[in-house]
Amino acid sequence: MPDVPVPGRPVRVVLVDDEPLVRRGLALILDAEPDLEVVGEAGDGAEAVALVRRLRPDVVCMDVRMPEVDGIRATELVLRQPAPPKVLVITTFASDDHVVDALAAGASGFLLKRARAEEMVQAVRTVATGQSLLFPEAVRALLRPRRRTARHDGPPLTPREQQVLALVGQGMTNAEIAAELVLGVETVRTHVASVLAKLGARDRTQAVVIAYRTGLVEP
Amino acid sequence: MPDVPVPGRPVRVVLVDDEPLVRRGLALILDAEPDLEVVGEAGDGAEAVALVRRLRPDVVCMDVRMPEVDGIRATELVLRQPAPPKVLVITTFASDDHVVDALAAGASGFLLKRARAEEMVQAVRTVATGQSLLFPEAVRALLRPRRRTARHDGPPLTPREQQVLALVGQGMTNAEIAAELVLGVETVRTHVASVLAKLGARDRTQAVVIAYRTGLVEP
DNA sequence: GCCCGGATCACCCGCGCGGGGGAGGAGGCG
DNA sequence: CGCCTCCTCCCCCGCGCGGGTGATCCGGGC
Repeated sequence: MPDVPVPGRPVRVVLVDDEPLVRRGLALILDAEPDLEVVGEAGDGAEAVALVRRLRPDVVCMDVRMPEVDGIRATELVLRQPAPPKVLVITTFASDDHVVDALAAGASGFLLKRARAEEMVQAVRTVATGQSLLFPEAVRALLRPRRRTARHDGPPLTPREQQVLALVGQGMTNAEIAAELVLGVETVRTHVASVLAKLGARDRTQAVVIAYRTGLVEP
Repeated sequence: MPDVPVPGRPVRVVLVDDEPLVRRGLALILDAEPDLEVVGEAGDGAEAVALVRRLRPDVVCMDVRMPEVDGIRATELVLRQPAPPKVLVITTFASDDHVVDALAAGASGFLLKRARAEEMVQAVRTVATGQSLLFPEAVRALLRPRRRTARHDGPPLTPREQQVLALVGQGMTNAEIAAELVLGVETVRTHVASVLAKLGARDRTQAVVIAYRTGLVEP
């Protein structure tokens, strides 16, 4: 499996994009390289799966945004086949939050549409060798812990209440919190009661559970 | 910044490895490419930082296992400089759990020592363009949810105690737990007391905190 | 056989906690 | 100026909780 222009056996590529013009453009770029060979094109996820099954390419360049079956789902289906190809996902925005889904589906890498032609050529070669190719934003997204998007939707907590909840989330008693924040115990009790009411918690233990689950406090 | 052999301006590389022979070998591999140029070598993390500061290379190939300052720490220091180079970490085993640490430190990619020469050349070109290069195992490691390796080290919990702790972690009262497990409240109290003692918790709230932090219960 | 750990249930005591209600001061807004 | 939110502090009451101690039963190990 050569990764430099030594056409002992060219890397066979299938392009998947719902825009015929984009497909042809990409095909021209890749076919200009002697070690790359575009063997097929598909304009839809389902079409792509059938094509891959028949042609058995080494790499599939897959657009995420497609009608009917999208790129993520198509990636899953393609990789479910025996001896599956590598999938290089092509996306428009780096901030696209589909990166995690695509990687979980088994994609080998990402390529931004604003990439230059040589970058795309090299990306295909890279994933063909079994390496994974990401852009730095994707790596950062992966490093960032899974944020619960299910934030608390009820009444918002005041700064003081958040502060108290954070300490409750450390397992502190009201007296300890009072000492920590230099407050009267009664004040802390008021804040805690307020937090419980806003979170819909029965006691501080439930408040801690909710706080951890919704990401209101850091572990 | 060409990523194909067009030496308009070669990619300047610094090699960091505590083994002089390995350094020279890698240098020969990279210098054979017209678009790559090894401008310096370091055998130690501290040395590497100084060298990078002086030479301002485009890419640093960094071994993880080094005496004194290891590759991870060295990566942090190197990237703290203004206009830092890309860092390609070289490691022996894919199962190495330093991948997350290295990426968090800002490394652009990984290369296995068992990679072939052409793969290394291409890896350097890839990270030079700003892309991130990983091996699939690393991606899987990133996708895997952060498991607290810091498990509880004290006395182990009995199955029943784990069960009770799980329900305590749902915010249930002793009476509710008793109803759920079809037990007497007193029995639940005994189990809870046992859990508190084993976890070193003062009350059920602290137990919940510890349970969440150590991964004893799932959110 | 005996002993040990797990699971089950029981009683008493002290206290932190949560609910309810009240109250005053600081600061923002129309 | 009133009106509001937020922060602060106070009292009373009931109860769930945790500590301490003890009991019974069962299964397993030496």
